Amino acid sequence: MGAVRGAGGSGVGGGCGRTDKAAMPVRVLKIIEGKFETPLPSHLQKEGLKHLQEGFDPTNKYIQGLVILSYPLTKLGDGTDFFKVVLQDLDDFCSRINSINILIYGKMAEDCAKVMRNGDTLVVAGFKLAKSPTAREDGRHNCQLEMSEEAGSVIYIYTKPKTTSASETASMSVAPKYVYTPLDHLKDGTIVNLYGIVKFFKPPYVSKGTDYCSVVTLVDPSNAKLTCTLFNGNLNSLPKIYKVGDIVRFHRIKIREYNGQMQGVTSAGFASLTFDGTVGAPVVPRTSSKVFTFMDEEQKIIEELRVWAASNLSICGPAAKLSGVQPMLFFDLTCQLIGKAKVDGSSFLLKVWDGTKCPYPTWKVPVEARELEGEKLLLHQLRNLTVDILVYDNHVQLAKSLKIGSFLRIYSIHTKQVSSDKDGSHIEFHLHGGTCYGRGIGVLPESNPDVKELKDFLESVELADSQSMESMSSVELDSTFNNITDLELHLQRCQELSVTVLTDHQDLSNTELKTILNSTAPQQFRIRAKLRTYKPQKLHQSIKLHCSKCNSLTEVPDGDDFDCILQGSAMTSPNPELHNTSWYDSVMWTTQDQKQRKIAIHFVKPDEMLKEPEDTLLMIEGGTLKELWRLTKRFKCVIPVRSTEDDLELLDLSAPFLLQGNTKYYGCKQCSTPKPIQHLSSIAAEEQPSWEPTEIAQVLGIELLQYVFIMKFTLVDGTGALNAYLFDYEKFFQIPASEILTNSFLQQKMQMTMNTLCPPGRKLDDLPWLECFIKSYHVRDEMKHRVCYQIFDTTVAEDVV
DNA sequence: TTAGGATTTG
Repeated sequence: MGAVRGAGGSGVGGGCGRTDKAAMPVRVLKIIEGKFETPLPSHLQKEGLKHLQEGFDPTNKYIQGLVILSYPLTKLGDGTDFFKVVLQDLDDFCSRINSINILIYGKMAEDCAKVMRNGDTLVVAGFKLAKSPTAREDGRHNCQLEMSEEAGSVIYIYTKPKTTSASETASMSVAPKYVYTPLDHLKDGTIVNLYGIVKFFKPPYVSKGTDYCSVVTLVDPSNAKLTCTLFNGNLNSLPKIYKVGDIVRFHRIKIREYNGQMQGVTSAGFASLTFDGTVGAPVVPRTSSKVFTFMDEEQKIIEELRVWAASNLSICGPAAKLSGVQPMLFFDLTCQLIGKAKVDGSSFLLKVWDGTKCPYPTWKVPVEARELEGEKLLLHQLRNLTVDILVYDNHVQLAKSLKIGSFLRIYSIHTKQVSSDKDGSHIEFHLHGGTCYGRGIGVLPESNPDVKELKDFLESVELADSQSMESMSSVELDSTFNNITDLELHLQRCQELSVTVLTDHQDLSNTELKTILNSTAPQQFRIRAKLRTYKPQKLHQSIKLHCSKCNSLTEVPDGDDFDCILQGSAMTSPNPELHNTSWYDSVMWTTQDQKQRKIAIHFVKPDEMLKEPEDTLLMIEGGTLKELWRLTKRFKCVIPVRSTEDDLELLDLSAPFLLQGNTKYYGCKQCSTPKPIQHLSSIAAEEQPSWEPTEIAQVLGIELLQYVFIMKFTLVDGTGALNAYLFDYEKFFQIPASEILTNSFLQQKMQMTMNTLCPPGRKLDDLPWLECFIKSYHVRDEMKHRVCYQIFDTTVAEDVV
């Protein structure tokens, strides 16, 4: 990567009071009473022509001079606009060589040709220096300056007011681009703009002086490293970094040498943007600045840095959960604060949860009841899912200020196993004093994707779950731990072999991800890559309903919706005229409670000889969710219906039209045209009806929705990173998507599989390889056109699950 | 000014 990515500075744009939105690299300014209308950015330093020679580093340097000659705008052989001007260095008038050729390409050439006049003063930055092939003939400098918008060059044109019309000034007077310095080009004593990927950080903490302090170590594709020490009295003005791998853009950071290394420190006017570093995540800057430049080019830089980071840096995978804690280690926890209490002068208690259960007995810190803040009922209900974290010394002040209910990331919590006579042994959670290894507490905003995911999960955790966890037997607990050991064995095996195998195309050779990213779609490729991360992390969220007719995907409705529909239909009493027909027998009764609810059950007759109940299909009117579930345990199929004047009919298609075993079958609202229930009689008339859901759906005019796993895999292979979708009914995981929501064994199996494919907390080097077959395809909507990738003909290796 | 990465020992 070159020394200059963009050019310009902020001082000029700010001085004009214009927004940054329409930034252009060519800018016309006035000279008023012999002075520049607005000052140049302070980090730019003037350089005389005599210092220009091959190997000169143009970072943060500008050349100033007078336009003494300009050539007509022409086009090069490839159609690129080209404009050449000659600049004279007025400060160096006596020198023999005091003029230099400037070659301007592309749109910048066109823009300059329009407004530039002989006699204008130019300031140019972000140029490339090259040997001038015409130096001998024209007697000018033996170097030339090459400039283009693509190279990030910037040109300020200072005109005398009379030479440029007001309209031209208005159209060209916009903020210039910024110069971003790669981390291997930093020089002592400069103030620069830069991009970097967070390799390490200390969340803002209270310093011993007057300010908050945050320490951030950055890396970039130049492979250089920069540690920045940032101070600000306002917590909000420090970068909003939430995890290693986030990407930052710093403006006006001062570079100094400290202990033989470059160091970044806050300077006046320091500003930062922070971005999620995940490939494919939305590019949304986090900042406290009200006004900042951010355009397509910046977006592109972020996307490039993400891809570079994904395949070149070892950043840990999914964060730890309480269910995955091990004794004697340090980890970061994303959690919600539900209680806090003063313990003594140097320590403070935080009670937090993340919806999962710590597999070990945990320490409860004794505190005086009157010191405990938080909702008492909630603290009681969640007592088995909450852990006590004792924070010490410098963290106490920040901990005290935290709001109950807020979402936190607590960095570098220490788990300590302590034996005691009372309960054998338990785990203690400590946030020790100091800020080593980034130890500290960060408050996450509700908009943070990890918080959104956590909130969804916490909402799905029913309080009853914590009760059943309480009764988990020691045998079950033991098996959990055995699984961890088994997992380790699996992981060793997976270092060499692939954890996935192809079910076809074995003869094809692998293609690097970089090649795939640069290829046109549609195509198919065999790849060998690592699963860096995946979404959703909560695996139950990966299950959707798919209509193969209209290709729509919908969420699986939850039990509450079904309950509502059932309650609604129970308002209509069964119509006795529809009872006992040629193909079903009916029974009806009234509940004894106050509601006096009427329930009717219609048993479909396969033939005169009544079969076993487990082969029977029944239709029910007026039943509750609980009653339906009870019936599914005994009978093969249950169809909830309601009476109309002349037939039974299916309920709203938001409800399942059929229940079989533990599975609810849904119909597509768009593609189904429900037929009268009467049509079921054709199946009933068969000698031995199998009551297959597909067959039932067909005769009832229902387009059956299929359960499917939809996941997004971020794959890396050292050459690039790409997101590939997994769309799987059963083949990849060898688990039917239709059964996973109701089968805890299968859920556990799937979680184990994902833990093997993408072991939590592992570095990139330690992730196993996956062999996959992927295809690229086009996705177009009104605004954008993208290429997407999908995994197919791939399955998890047999010995992995 | 502060901290300047590189785990506490409660």
